[in-house]
Amino acid sequence: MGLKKGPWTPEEDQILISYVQQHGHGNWRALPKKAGLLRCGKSCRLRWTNYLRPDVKRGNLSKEEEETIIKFHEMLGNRWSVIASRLPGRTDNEIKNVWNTHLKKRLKNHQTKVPKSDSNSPIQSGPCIELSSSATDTSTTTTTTTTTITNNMVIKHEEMDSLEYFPEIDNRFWSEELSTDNSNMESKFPGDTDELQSQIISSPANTSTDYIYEDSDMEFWHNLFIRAGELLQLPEI
DNA sequence: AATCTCCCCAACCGCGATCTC
DNA sequence: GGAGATCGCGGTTGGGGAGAT
Repeated sequence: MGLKKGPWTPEEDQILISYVQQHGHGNWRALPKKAGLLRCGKSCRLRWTNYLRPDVKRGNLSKEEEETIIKFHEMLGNRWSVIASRLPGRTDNEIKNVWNTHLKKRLKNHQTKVPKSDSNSPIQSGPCIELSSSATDTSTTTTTTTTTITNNMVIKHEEMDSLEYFPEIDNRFWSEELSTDNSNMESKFPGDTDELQSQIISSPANTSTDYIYEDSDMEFWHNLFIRAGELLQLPEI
């Protein structure tokens, strides 16, 4: 009702910046009225989080940032906010736009140019995610993809399709409490050596918080996500 | 120079999740 | 525990710039 839509003017930006700097944003819905803006709270929040926030990084994404997006998108799908949390100064909206306008096309082109090496092999093309180089005993490798992951702990772009490879992610992954009981990791890492299992289970990020997972798939994803973040040297969430 | 087409990205929309009373 | 308010996420849109015709 009488609220303005469309692009923000520099004057509106300045009003919003000044207000948030002085009072914090508090209740977004009440903010525009208090600040004297003819915008809805939602529009103010979006403008602030995606553009005006002082820690928003401007300019093109670096190659490393793009690679990080590709890797996490491979693991997480369109969970833009989660991916953004791994890229300081980048917003979910920006990452979503970059993905839809550049990276998706680039990957599509790349995949059409790089044919799968062996259509009979369970190992097919996909992005490169190196989880660990500490391979140990591979003698127990079987045809199951899970075993292949854990015995080698290396997933290579040219060698596999990780969407077939990983257990299906459960929505509860993002909200459930977890346990320190690592026994169910055994089912995900059959035939693994105790040494390798302990490497994964006792990663630094995993020891800082007590979690309880209801099933092994969720715990698998938790550990994988954290381990990948460590190896990519990304900041903690 | 005018018009058209394509592309990018800021902003909007709808909806589920969470919070507050 | 329920209802309304608010927040935050992901999908989509459309204005405007750049290049092509």
